Amino acid sequence: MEQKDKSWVTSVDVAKRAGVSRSAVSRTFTPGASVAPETRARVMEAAQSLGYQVNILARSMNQGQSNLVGVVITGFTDPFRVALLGEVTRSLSEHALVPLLMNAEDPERLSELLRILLSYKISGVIMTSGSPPSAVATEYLQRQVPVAMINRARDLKGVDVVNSDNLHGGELAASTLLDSGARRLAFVNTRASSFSGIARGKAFLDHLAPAVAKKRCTAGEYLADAIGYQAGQEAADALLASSKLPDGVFCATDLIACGFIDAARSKYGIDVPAQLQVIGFDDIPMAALDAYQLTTIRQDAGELARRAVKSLVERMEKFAMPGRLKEVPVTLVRRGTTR
Amino acid sequence: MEQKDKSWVTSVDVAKRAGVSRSAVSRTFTPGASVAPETRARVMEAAQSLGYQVNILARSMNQGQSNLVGVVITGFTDPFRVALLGEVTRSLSEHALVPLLMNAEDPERLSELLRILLSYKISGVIMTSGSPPSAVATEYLQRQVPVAMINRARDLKGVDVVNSDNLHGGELAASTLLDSGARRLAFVNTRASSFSGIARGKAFLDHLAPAVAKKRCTAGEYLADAIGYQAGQEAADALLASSKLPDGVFCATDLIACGFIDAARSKYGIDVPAQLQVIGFDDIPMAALDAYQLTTIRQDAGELARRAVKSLVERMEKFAMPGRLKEVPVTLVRRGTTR
DNA sequence: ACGCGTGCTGCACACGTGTGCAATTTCTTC
DNA sequence: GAAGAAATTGCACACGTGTGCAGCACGCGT
Repeated sequence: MEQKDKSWVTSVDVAKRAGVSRSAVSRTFTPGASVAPETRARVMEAAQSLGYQVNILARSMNQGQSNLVGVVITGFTDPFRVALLGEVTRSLSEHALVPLLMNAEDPERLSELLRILLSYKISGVIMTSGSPPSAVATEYLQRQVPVAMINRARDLKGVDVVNSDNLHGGELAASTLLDSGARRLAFVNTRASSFSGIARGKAFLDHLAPAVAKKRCTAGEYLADAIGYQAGQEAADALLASSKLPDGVFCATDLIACGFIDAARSKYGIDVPAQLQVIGFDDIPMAALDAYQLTTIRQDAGELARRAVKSLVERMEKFAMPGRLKEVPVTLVRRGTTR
Repeated sequence: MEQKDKSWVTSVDVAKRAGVSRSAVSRTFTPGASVAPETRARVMEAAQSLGYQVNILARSMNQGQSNLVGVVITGFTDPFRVALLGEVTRSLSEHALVPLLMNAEDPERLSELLRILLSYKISGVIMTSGSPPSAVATEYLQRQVPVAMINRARDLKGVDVVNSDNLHGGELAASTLLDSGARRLAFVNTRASSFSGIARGKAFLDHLAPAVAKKRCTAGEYLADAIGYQAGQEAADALLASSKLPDGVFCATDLIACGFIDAARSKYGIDVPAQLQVIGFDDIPMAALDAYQLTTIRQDAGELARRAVKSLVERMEKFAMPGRLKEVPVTLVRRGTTR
């Protein structure tokens, strides 16, 4: 009964037990390497009985690259981003990649955190909406580390961007409200909005422009100082107190829409959707609750994640490629806040 | 102009540039090592100008341990667990530890994932409420990897457990409802509840027992087949259709409470809190919304995370210690669903 | 029987770092 | 000024793995 003081098993131990060289062990665990079936079987058995696991740190160092992927997220309060994080995690694990989580909430510690990622020789980075300026990604590109971004502006050469089809989303919201009879339309967003929110608003207003020109409707915009739910409430206070209040509102996120609806109903006694129709964006779980039954533009978090990971993996094979942009379709989910 | 084909800088490069040995570089970046101030300065300057970063993979392999910490979570749908994940991430980064995220949602891939963690020579594991059976942790303990658990049963020797004070939480709910006049009390939970939920219910009912014995009130319990919000709705259907409906309900989570309230109001036309008082648990952001204004027992996610990480770090210093249990205080947050 | 190709194996090196040990320098103290 | 103590430095090894290269055995065709 030999008892090592080390608490783990190395390939040397396995080799000894199987009566082969250490190379044979390494090759057994390297897909595509040349090993006799019989040898492989003996190694496998020895590994099994000793509980051997390849030391990924050593392997990674040897090849100068780990199968870690940095995932940068800003805060855990936005439900859609959290859902996205979940999907990204799932997609990564399907490619045998492991997510290193980085919270970029604190802007001053940020660049420090991103450098830490570098020192892990990560094989890629995924940055989600609302993460800090793209500029920080240049350091990765310089080091040949692939970068994929989700729901972000396409302002950097050589990174892949996967976005929801904000253009179509904004148009859907506009036409849906128009078709169901709304005539005084408004877009509501937070002033601190991410790229996506801005794109949605622009698409919404652009699509309304012809109708406005023909005096078929009016279109406005309100940008709140607050964010999320509170932004919706603030917007309601600003828009619903006036005499000519809107009858159709498109909110940049579901959270904003919920805040808007709550304020409209409880503070101003407005009937949604009879007097005022509301459309959100994201389709977070909350939107489906009885309390809201929010009509919304649904983003496909799973597809966003899958495509981002796919892009990343492709770029891991071949780093030098022009940056690509993929748009993921959005769908209208009709519920109770439109007629 | 020397141009390496490697895309990164090693300590050799820095040493060459600073005109010192590689050891000096290593020592400069090793806290507590003996280096002359002047040497250190020269090394630092060289490192700075070359953009050198210690290769953590190599360092980790050398010392047989990385500063990665596995964080095991089940799904990203429960808002409180997500908040907890955020706090854990923050706390870890304050100790210069980096979270490796593992989603344990898929039970069959689980043990595979956990073994993967092992091969990264992680220096610890944090398992949050609702993660899979503790048994899987034994493999870590065997390998001398510290394990800390949050909001879980204390069924394993040698692991540190940090829980919210469920006992006091249950008592608070019971006494609050009693004091504000409720007489037909009930506890609502999902059948698939985690350890914490069960503990809360038991504390609630135990605390009511004397009053029940003195016929001051009645106390019941409903376990739903569904989970989360739907569980609340299911419970409402079961409890509110009967003739002697409850007038005070304690729900194991805020999500359940919200489902319960929505169904009670919209489906059964019950006035909360006039006819029926409700108390939740967690204090998720949703509980504070105008639509609910839910009275709830607040868990301190930040404190839970901090103490779990602290335990983990301590055990990294000294593995052999009896498992400790810490209870984090909870507080009653009075809002609009109690009188 | 001989030559050749094929499939497998082991040796030895590389990856980038931390650190014990001995050598060297600097400081302190009498 | 000298001896001893203390601080600093460089050498060399270790960590665990992947892999190029050469060697070896074996089978096949002529």
